[in-house]
This record gives sequence, C-alpha cells and structure tokens, in this order.
Amino acid sequence: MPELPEVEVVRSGLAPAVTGSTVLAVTVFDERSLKRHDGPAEDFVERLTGARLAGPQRRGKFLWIPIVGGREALVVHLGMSGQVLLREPGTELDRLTRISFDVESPLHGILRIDFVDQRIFGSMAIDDLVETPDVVGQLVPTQVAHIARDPMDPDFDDAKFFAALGRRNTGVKRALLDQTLISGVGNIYADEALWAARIHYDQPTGALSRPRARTLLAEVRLVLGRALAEGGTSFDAQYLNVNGESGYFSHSLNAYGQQGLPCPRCGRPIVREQFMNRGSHFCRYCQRVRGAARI
DNA sequence: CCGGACTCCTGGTTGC
DNA sequence: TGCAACCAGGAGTCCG
Repeated sequence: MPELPEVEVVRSGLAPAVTGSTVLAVTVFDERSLKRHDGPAEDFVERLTGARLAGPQRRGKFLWIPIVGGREALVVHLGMSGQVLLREPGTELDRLTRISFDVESPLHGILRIDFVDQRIFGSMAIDDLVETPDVVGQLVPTQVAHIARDPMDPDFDDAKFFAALGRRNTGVKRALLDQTLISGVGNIYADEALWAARIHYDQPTGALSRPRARTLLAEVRLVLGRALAEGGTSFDAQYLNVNGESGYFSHSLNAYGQQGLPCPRCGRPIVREQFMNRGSHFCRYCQRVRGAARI
C-alpha cells in the first residue's frame, strides 16, 4: 500500500531518468489501468508519443509528470499495488505489466518504464494542469486539485489543518485518511502515527485538544520522515530500479500488523479492529478515547 | 455534514 | 491434493 514515502521514493527515483526525456512509444496492455484517463487507450498513446517530459511532481500519493510545452501531465496513482519500474530495453516484462513506455533520456539513453499493478487499483491518465487556489503559479492536475497539501510540503498550513480538524465532527483516523484534509497518509502510517501520539483511532476530532493535535501532526511527520529516510536508501539508484514497494519497513512498525505482539511501549498486546473496512491496529492501554463526554 | 456500504481487483493464504 | 472462500485496502460514489 504505497503511501507518501513510497510514492516519493518512486518520484525521486524517476526524476533523473524522465526529466527532459522524450517518449518514443507507449504500449497499453490492460486498458483498466487507464480508468482515470478520460478517453480510450489510443488517445492516451497518441497524446504521449513524441512528448517531452518534465520533472516528476508529487502531492500526497499522487505523482505526475508534466509534458513540456503544454498544460498537461501524465498522472500516476499507484493504488494498492502499483509499481513503476525502470528497465533496460529488452528486459523481460513482468507478467503484471499494464502499461509500458520507451523513452529516450538525456542522461541514461533509451530506457523502458513499466507500470506494474497486480490489483489494478492504481492507474495512469493524461490530465490538464490547473492553478491551485492556495499557491499562485503552482499547477496541479485537475484530479489532484481537491487533495490537500501533504504534511511534508513546505506550504502545508498547520493552523488551517487544526482548524479543519476542529470543524470536523468525526473520528481522528477518518480525518487522517481524508485526503482533502491532509494528503499522503494511508492505513499503515495512520496507525503508526496514532500509536506514537497515544491517540485512539476513533477519538472525536472535536474533542482533540490543540496540544494533542500538534503532537499527532508532529508524529505523522516523524513517521513519514523516517520511512522516507529508510526508503530513500533502499533502492539502487545506479540501476534505476524504482519500486513502489521497496520502501516497506516492517522492522520499524510499532502497531500496524503487530496484532498479538506486545506494545513496544507498555507490553500489552496490540489489537486489531475492523474500522472503515480496513484494519486498525492499536494498544488499548496506551491509546484511549478521552476528552469527550461519552453518552 | 456524516458514516456506512459498495465498487473497482487479483495473488496469496487459509479452510474444508 | 484441489478447489473455493477469504483477505488486503486507496479512492470514488451513492444513499440514508
């Protein structure tokens, strides 16, 4: 489940290969991987073939590569299982490759970029770039325009986030996963940040004190930052193997997937509960709902 | 505004 | 051994 750190690893790994490169050919093996694209596969292929690519950008879990000389970008969302792999031409295709690009890169010559996605929750698209309301002159794809900035973005507005939390009347994990409030956080890092901040996943946002909200945001940044640091070193820049899953750091998880294991802080077992159609992992002792009048 | 249910999807695992 | 059921969940949509 690629979240912000995994997507950033892909972005930074892709940057030297695609920036300034020209698309020579595009092959769509599975049109379902274009579900975000408004048009048939032929349209996708036509508009991309011959295009020159600029440096890849990211907001939250969305990645996009602007096309030079226009107001369009190739948008990439990895979904649950998407990977972007840089390969030498002629390398055998992974069985689950959905889309493949041949590009000519100024730094690395001719390369193949493969979009591999087992579950096909991810997708690619060509999308128009539009102004964002919050920062003048910054362009994002229309599909990304409704997403909030992510907490690693220097323009992320902490005060605005806290105010939005206060206005919301919902559980705090729901808010963390709401990409329109804060982007880039998924199930794994939400559980990890809540564990670190000692907050229960269903703690009402309205009853979250400002200091505790501050702690939570700080822990979100710490968790993401640690994962970025580990992910950044785990792929082989020399061989340009950009892999969305390379950044999984199971050895450093305290709560996610740790059900039945002792809480690293208090030793009581981490439990897993079903919440929002997914698993929530937490310590019943360290993470309790508080501050709210319970009826 | 809110939350729940549902959709997309398939490889790996579990269960009979 | 063989097959079916189940599980993982990001994001969007729809409905009460």
